[in-house]
Amino acid sequence: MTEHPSAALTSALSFQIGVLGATVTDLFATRIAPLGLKPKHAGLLALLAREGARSQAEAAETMGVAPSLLVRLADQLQDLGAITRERDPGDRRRQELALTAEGTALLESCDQVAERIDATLTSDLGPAEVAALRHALSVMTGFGPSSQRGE
Amino acid sequence: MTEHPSAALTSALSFQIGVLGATVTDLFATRIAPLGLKPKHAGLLALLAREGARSQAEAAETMGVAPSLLVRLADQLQDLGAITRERDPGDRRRQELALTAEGTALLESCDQVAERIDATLTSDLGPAEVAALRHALSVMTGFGPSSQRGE
DNA sequence: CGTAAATGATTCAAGGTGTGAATTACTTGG
DNA sequence: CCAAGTAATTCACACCTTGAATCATTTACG
Repeated sequence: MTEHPSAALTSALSFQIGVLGATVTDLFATRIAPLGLKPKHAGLLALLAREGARSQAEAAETMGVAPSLLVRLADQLQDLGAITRERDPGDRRRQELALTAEGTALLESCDQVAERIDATLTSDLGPAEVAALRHALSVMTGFGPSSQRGE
Repeated sequence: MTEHPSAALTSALSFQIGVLGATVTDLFATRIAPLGLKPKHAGLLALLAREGARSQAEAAETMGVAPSLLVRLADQLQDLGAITRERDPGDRRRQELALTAEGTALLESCDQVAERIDATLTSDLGPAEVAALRHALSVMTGFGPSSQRGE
């Protein structure tokens, strides 16, 4: 019997993850705002760092956003000097995005912000509990469609 | 030494929770759309079910949204017949929101949707792992400001 | 070959969501 | 009884994101 008569929605995992995710992302956004970045910018930087230079279409696909949005994000990152945009010599339709030193530094800063948030987030959890959470997240992140959104 | 040179942001808990939360909330939104509801509507219904009739200002505070937005949400729920809005006799500035039978039914539907999402989300986790996740979430949800957003 | 379909990037207009300021109604404290 | 504070509401505005249209380039194929 897994039926809860009025399980109150609030106790659903998906609801809690949604709420917590929104809160955490808001906090992350305000903390990186001084850098001139928003969460999706950070997501794109992280994507480039993980998988190297990619075409914009591929990046949009993996981030789950419209290609037209990725153009703007790339524009803004380029204005910040965080990425370079070069035509692929082999296929001149493609723009290859690559991190600059500046971009790597910005990503580092975002990383530090995220880790500080992690610290407060898990301050009431033991190491084993954090490990269990990390494991569950890593499993769940690889579900549904191929998703890697910029938060 | 808790320093990870290029810990890649992607591995930060806050980042993963943010990304997963956005994905899950999107999915939830599309599934409850046929009911005429959006995640925040569901959040408000759940709040009323948990804590009973409240003034709009209190509801806005706990949900972390502007009072002006709560007016709209309440308007729309009222149009659906999901809630009633009555002036508090003791303080005629206040509007008391209360669930109707229709609203309770809608909340039930949202709950079922969320639980179905939970099922797919945790399909690759064992019962103990799910319990650990649930525990970690319940601890973390009670952090930072008093937050109970509508996803 | 060389033309048609497909793919990538880009721009633009439009929709939806949320906020802050201004307004009105009501309550409360001096 | 008046002033300040609080609740609800409306409204205009800003922001994010998308889809459609456009242009450049590549690829498939007749």
